[in-house]
Amino acid sequence: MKFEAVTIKDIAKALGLSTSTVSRALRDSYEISPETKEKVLQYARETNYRPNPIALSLKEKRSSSIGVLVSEIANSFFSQVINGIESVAQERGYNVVIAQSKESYEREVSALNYLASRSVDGIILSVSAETYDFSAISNLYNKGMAMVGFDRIAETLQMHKVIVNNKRGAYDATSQLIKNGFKNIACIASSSYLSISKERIQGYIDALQENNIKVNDELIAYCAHGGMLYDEVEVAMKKLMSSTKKPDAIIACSDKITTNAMRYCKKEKIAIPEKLGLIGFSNLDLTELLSPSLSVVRQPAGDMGKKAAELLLSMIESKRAVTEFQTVVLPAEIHERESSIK
Amino acid sequence: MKFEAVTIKDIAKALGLSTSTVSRALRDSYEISPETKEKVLQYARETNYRPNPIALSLKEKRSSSIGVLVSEIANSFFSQVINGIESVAQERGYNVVIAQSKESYEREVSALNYLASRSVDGIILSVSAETYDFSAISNLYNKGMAMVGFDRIAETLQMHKVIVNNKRGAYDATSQLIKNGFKNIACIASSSYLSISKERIQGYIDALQENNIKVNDELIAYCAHGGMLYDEVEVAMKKLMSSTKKPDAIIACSDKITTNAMRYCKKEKIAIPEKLGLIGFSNLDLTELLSPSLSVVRQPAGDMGKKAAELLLSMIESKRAVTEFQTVVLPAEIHERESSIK
DNA sequence: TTGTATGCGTTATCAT
DNA sequence: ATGATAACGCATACAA
Repeated sequence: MKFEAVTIKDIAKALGLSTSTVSRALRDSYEISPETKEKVLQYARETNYRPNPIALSLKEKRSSSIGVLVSEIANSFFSQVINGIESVAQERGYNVVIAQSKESYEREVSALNYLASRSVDGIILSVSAETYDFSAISNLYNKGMAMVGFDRIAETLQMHKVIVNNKRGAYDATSQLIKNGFKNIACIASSSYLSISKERIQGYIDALQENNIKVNDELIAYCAHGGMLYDEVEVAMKKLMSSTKKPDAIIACSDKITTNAMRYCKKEKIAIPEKLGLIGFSNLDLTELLSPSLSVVRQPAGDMGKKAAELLLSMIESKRAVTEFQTVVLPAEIHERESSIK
Repeated sequence: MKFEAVTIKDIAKALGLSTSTVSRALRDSYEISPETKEKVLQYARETNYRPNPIALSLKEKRSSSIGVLVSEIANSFFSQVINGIESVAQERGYNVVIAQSKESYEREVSALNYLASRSVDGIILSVSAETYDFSAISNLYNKGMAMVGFDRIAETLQMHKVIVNNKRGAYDATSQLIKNGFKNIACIASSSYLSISKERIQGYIDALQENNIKVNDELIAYCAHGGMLYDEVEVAMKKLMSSTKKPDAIIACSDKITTNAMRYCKKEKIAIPEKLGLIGFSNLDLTELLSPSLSVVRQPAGDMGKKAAELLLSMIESKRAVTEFQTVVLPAEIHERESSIK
């Protein structure tokens, strides 16, 4: 049923040549006579010959494809990263294979193994919110799999990493709230395991301290599933809103936390920013248009993807082991609204 | 540098067996003695043996991977579709390879060829806004490549298709605007080549006629790049707003057109929906929270992806040629805002 | 029950 | 300048 594609063997038979001659002619080898070359090339063109990449892969022990493992494809940040990865990969002749962990450690490990068993030449990954044990990743890495981490990285692992300046982003966001007169600022972060959570909280704390505002642990909440589930964000919001010093503003530390926090405010009819200041990390297309939000911290997702792909491909294509690990830190952009309030 | 993975040959040598015995033992063949099986299985476990999928592919003439070609990954609708595809594919042991056309016909053809040359078993695709010549697609299909179209489909081609009820979605949206008292409703569609544009415009027209409103061609605009570029949407908006009968409401026929139309309104300080009713097709996460919009037409993107993947895998895994082509039409959901205006 | 040989499509290494 | 052969890892038809 499936069309039988033409192979080197077919060409050889049709032209009364050997497969090696045909192979060499196609690769424009100097050992082949111009006439033979011409004959082969023309026949190949006529029959629309295409080399079989799978046979190539088997021979060359490489698949010319890279794996991307993220928690969720249908998330604006990750899809923008994948976009960047794909653009670099396609330019360099690589396929992009995607997998998602859905914020589950178990799925992360199985996806990793799935991608691993020699079907990809390297992996770009962002760990799931559940992950605190990085042994599956490091095992794979130690076996020689080229890997680059981005966004949610495994701090303890030695590998190339691409991140944004999370601390600075959270610092700027918090500072902006302070500048706008908010006094009692809370923070909702992703899973406490994640490095990005720690960094963003640190930026938040730094800004508070610099403005002589006392840090209150009651005003920091975490979302174990990265904010993916509305319910966990609602729990966090309720916890914050019922704390002894009720917050007048909130920093939301991810896309999903931002949108789910907004859903909560809408449900509870809490006017933003009149009743509650809200500023979030978000790469959602429309976010800058949302009247409720004071402003938005954007990650340069496309660039992160491109950079990660470049690092990965350079690892894959260099013969010798990597000895120097790069951690590329890109600046987060604060997308301020034209008119600030108060 | 890259870890040498253990092969059947390695196991055979280590255990003093032949490769065929090992191969059969691993596949739990009835012809192998329990003791040998046990020995092999244990050694395989110890050495963490994983079959080489590439060798398998070469032998079985299938790659266990499917390609997905969309115009843009970083688009909420498409990323939701890919999410659905990935969930089905991963369950059935298939890789998902992604490619994007960026709304360019040229890139679409090259991506198609790229995916084609035996590196995927089938392709799920949504055509680019530029595409009016479907010969590249049909050629590939006629060569035996399993293909399923979704959303933006090639009407004239005989293949499985998964779409939403576009006409109905646009009809409902238009009706809602009429019900809310808008009199002069305009429509911005994607490229006029696309079937989805035609269907959505038809739904718009049907609703107008059913309410005895005269259809005015001046009030229909197209975006050749699917609304991807802000400028083309601005041009469309300007054209509409300066038409002889200035519209009091607009139907935006895609995600990008909706958001870019909103950007335009914001830039021009046109209040929505007080000054201009706006209702759009959108799968963006936050859209339902956007105060300006009356409501939103949502496509069941995840389900479309799942359905497309199921159709594709059934084609791939069935031996004989498909004779009956399905066109699966899923309902669009109208996401009404709680309080309508006027 | 186990082993040998072949082929999937390609290229590299040896011949000729 | 060209051809024969082996190899990549696996599965299977055929032998023993």
